Amino acid sequence: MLTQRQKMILAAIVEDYVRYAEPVGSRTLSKHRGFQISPATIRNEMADLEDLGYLDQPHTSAGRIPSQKGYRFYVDHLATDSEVDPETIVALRALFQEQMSEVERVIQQTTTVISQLTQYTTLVLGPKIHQEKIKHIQLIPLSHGTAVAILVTDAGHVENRQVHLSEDISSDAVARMVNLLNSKLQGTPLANLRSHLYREVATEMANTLEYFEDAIAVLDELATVTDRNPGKVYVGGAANMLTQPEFRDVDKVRPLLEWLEQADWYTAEHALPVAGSKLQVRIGQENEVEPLRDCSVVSATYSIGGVPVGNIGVIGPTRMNYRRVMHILDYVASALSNVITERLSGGSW
Amino acid sequence: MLTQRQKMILAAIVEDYVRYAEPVGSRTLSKHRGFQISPATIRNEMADLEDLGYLDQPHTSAGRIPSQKGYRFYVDHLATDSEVDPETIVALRALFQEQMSEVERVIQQTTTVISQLTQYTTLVLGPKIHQEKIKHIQLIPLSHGTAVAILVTDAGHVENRQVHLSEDISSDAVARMVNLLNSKLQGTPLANLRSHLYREVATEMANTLEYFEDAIAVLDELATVTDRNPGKVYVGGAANMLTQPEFRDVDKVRPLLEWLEQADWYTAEHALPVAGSKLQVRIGQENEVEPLRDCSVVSATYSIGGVPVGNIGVIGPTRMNYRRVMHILDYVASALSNVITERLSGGSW
DNA sequence: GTTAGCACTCCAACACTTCGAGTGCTAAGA
DNA sequence: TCTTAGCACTCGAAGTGTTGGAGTGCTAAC
Repeated sequence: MLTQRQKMILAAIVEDYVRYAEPVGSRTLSKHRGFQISPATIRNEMADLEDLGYLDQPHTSAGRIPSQKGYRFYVDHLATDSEVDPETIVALRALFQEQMSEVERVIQQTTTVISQLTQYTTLVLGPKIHQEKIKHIQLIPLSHGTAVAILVTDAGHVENRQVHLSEDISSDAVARMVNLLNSKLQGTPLANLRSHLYREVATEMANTLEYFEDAIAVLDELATVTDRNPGKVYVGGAANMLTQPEFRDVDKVRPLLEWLEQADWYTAEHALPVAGSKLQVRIGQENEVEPLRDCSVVSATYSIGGVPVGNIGVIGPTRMNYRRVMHILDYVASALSNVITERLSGGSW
Repeated sequence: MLTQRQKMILAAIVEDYVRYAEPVGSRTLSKHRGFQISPATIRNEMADLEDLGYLDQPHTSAGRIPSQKGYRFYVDHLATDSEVDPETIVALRALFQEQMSEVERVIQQTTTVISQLTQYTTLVLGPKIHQEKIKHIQLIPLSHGTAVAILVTDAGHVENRQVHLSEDISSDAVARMVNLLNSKLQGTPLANLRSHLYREVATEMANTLEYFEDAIAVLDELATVTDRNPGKVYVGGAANMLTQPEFRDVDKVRPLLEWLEQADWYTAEHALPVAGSKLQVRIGQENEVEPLRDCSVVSATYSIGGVPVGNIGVIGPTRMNYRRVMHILDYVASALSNVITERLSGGSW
């Protein structure tokens, strides 16, 4: 166990290093803060902290920087609550007080604002569409043989997909098909669409519905959409990475930016630690995703009516301002949860 | 006017520089190619070309690099057709032979493939929705007072927006409203939605339709969507910029990547030269958009049934392989035009 | 008009030095 | 036993000098 003084020194080193991105020396430390201990004492403590694995030394005659273990300890025990500057609070308040109807736009805005406030990169997993229920299915014929199939969920989410229909299908037949699909499928969670499709609907409809294959094709297309994209992925402030001194080397950032550019829902989900409702932090090598192993990721879960539906992650260098990011993310996650819960329950406008 | 030999030398310098990114010297040039002239002669010619403004010399004892004027001359007069390597052709063929129903996905794929083939950044303006016509309007009530308004165009494009309705509106009233809107507005080009809205529809409906304000609100919301986003913007291979030697310096790329990240339809349109149906090239300072002034942009227009609807632009360093990019873009623009024209006319499947 | 030869230029790379921030260790003091 | 002043030592960053090579421009001969 670390002594009180060791903790204080470790915290000071982390915070100094986060701020100036340069190894922290004993003299700087004793002056910079109002520490009542001499540099020599600090040196002794630093040597001990290094032996314990909390600090690294880039080279003999340099100051110390926090090791991964050091950051971890800091995050777990030392990054106690502190005030975030008032401007930040104001910006966040403003964001969530705007009346934006679409959940999608709220999330988009949130992504942007977090990036601006933190100067890091934000990665947000949109609400998982799986859990939403079918509200309405619609089929709009375009020209011979093609039509747009539209799916609306109870959360107001709209998906659409082009499908092919038999050339000779009449608009009456289309209408009957749509009515039948709606009556059978309304209220079905999207996750179950495919199973319902074959279990109930298909068997029942096979005999009664003309153009049965068309109906199946339509549903199959719609199910495919949600399989492939359980939700949207939002990326904000990717270019912010370029402002970080540790990423001044193009070869260091490139893998990261390439990864961000390619990221789909599944890769993004893999990158953001999900377990639990608390804030999660992955530091450096703790990340499983290769291009993130020089970064840290702080992530939070947001929910609708208490049910977790998506994640917000902030990606920055390991030398990240954990305290600030954690605080902001904590605030945003709960504010976002409230706002979209309210929107979707059709609350007071 | 340049002599034949000067043109040959200029072309050789551009091509060498494009390939190796290093100033080209007289000796290299005379050996590298099968030139039958001595380095000394080449030196003389190079000095002349420099006087004429076609070449620059980074410093006295360095080779020459093309100036902006040099590239311009090359693009206008020397980059005559050449074969692109067979692999590229194969990749492009494959791309356009895949049967992707949605235009959106075809374009998305195109963007990605161009970036991969060129190793530059691709910026595509999706089809301008303005010109499309209203095919269907739908209103799906969600919960008290909210509903999703859905708009389908003849091109199969779907837009949706959440709207507020009077709390006490009945589903019958909604159905009547939707019917009326459809009968009045079907076939209207989106560009005219707003004018139609007030000129014809509003005056006529004011008396006959209950919940008239709701109807107007719905249309207004839908019109807003298309005002703000005349089409989608696709960006591909932004991270490719980081592989270019001229952008190894983080401070050089950052403005560019930031611009790409923020780019909406209007800024993107401003960046891509549109005039004419031919390939357009903007070199370095010819670009009006500030962050692109160290880049070159090659852009082409694609069309539906002969009507230009969008643009494809490739963004790279001024030291760009113009010949290759132009060739690829030429091919892609016409292939894309064909494919989406065919899709939308509901042709043979 | 072309080309060989030559003196000249200038960058890139390397070695060398200096400077300063920082350390670890020792011995004295509380 | 813990703290601290003092000191020798280390090492990188930054500056300076040197060298080598690629490239030029010019001149004179072909």
